[in-house]
Amino acid sequence: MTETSAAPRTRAPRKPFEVRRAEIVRKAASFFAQFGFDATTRELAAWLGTTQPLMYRYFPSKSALIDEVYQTVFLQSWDEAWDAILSDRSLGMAERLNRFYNSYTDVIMHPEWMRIYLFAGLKGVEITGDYIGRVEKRIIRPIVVEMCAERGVAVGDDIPPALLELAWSLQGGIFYYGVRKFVYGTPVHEEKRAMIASAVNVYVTAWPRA
Amino acid sequence: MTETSAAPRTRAPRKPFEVRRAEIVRKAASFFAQFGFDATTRELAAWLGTTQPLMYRYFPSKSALIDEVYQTVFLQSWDEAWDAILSDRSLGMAERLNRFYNSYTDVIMHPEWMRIYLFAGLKGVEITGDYIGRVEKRIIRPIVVEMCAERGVAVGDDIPPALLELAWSLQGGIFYYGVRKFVYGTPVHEEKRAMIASAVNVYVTAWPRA
DNA sequence: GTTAAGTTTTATCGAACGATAAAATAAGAC
DNA sequence: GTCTTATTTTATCGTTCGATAAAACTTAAC
Repeated sequence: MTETSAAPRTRAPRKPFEVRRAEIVRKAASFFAQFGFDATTRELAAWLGTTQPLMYRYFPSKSALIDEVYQTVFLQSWDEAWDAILSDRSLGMAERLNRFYNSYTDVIMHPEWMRIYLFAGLKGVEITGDYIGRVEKRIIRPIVVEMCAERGVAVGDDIPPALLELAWSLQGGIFYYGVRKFVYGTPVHEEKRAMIASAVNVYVTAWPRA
Repeated sequence: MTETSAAPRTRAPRKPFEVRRAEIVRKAASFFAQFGFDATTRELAAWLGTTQPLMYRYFPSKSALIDEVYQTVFLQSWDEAWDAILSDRSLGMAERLNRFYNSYTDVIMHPEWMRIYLFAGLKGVEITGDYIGRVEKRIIRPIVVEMCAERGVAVGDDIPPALLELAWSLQGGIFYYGVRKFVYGTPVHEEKRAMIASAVNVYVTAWPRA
């Protein structure tokens, strides 16, 4: 990513404000995912095919742009259908978990999403804590509640912590597959779908009877 | 971490070469774990209680120091006893897995280790791939081999990929507990020991019969 | 107490960074 | 075709970064 080679700048095509702005956010997400949030605005401009000061007409600062990237990555990529899948009692839990995790990982298991998630977490960005909170509320807790319902286990308002952690460990086992593949770039031994089926099967098979 | 406030520098106590050098590496590990590897050498010096150019008498460059940090974190914190725990056939696999993961997580589940592991992974540092390779060779594969042995499943040189991924998902489930706690700073619902017992129990209970 | 050797600090360099101002250019209105 | 307005580029500022050189200091040997 050197700026040398006497860049044969061709003027960037003129675009309406909102179009250019959206384009910057979208491409910046992919750029920061690759190079981290400490990559320079000049490198970003080269990536966009524009010049560095152009960015400052659309965002007051680099960190304002980064915040916008977080918003699109974490908030706009949440599928509202997931709640319905998890609580669809016409299907067994194994089937529901398979459907959900296949859909969920289709969204998050890309280098862009995973790397930004970890970059943001390490930077202590507030939104990541919010994201985990939402995962617990809308994925982990529903999974536990529905498992209890299917197995006829009465559960009040306070879900047993051990069952929450067990659901988290299913989530974590699946998530770490993506970390190995997309963050560390190490080979994995199964396709995503098969890995999910296996992990879900173990979870529902061994789920504690009492 | 501002350098202002007219630092009332008291001269750093004089120390032998190797002592100072080791101290820099040790404290730098904790410093970079907190602030990331893009934190400045001036901030590091303040953290050490010394001055910035001092570092360059012990390491030729910032990245040379960082490499040394990687070495200590990833290579020197590997307990050779782990192999023995996993393959001690006088104990059942549940017991072995509990003992191993309690010992293993005692080493890695600290903010310092976990954050450096993720920082390095995102930076594409070579050593992290090596580390995952070693985990697979000396933890994941032995777990699968020993599980097969205990259940009387014949297994040749080529271990079924599905069983490797299943062991990885146990590892990942446990690892992600640490990520939530030490990277994202979100509350967890069980103590480490109980979480491990639970995850191991699910793994050995549901482990495929064929 | 002088000297010699090694450690720490002060001062500073050139490069690269985020950000700003002003000039150049493109596109639609009439 | 000219004018107006918004977009893009060139040029540049002040700061901060990694790194270096030289001065100041500390410690131990004799």
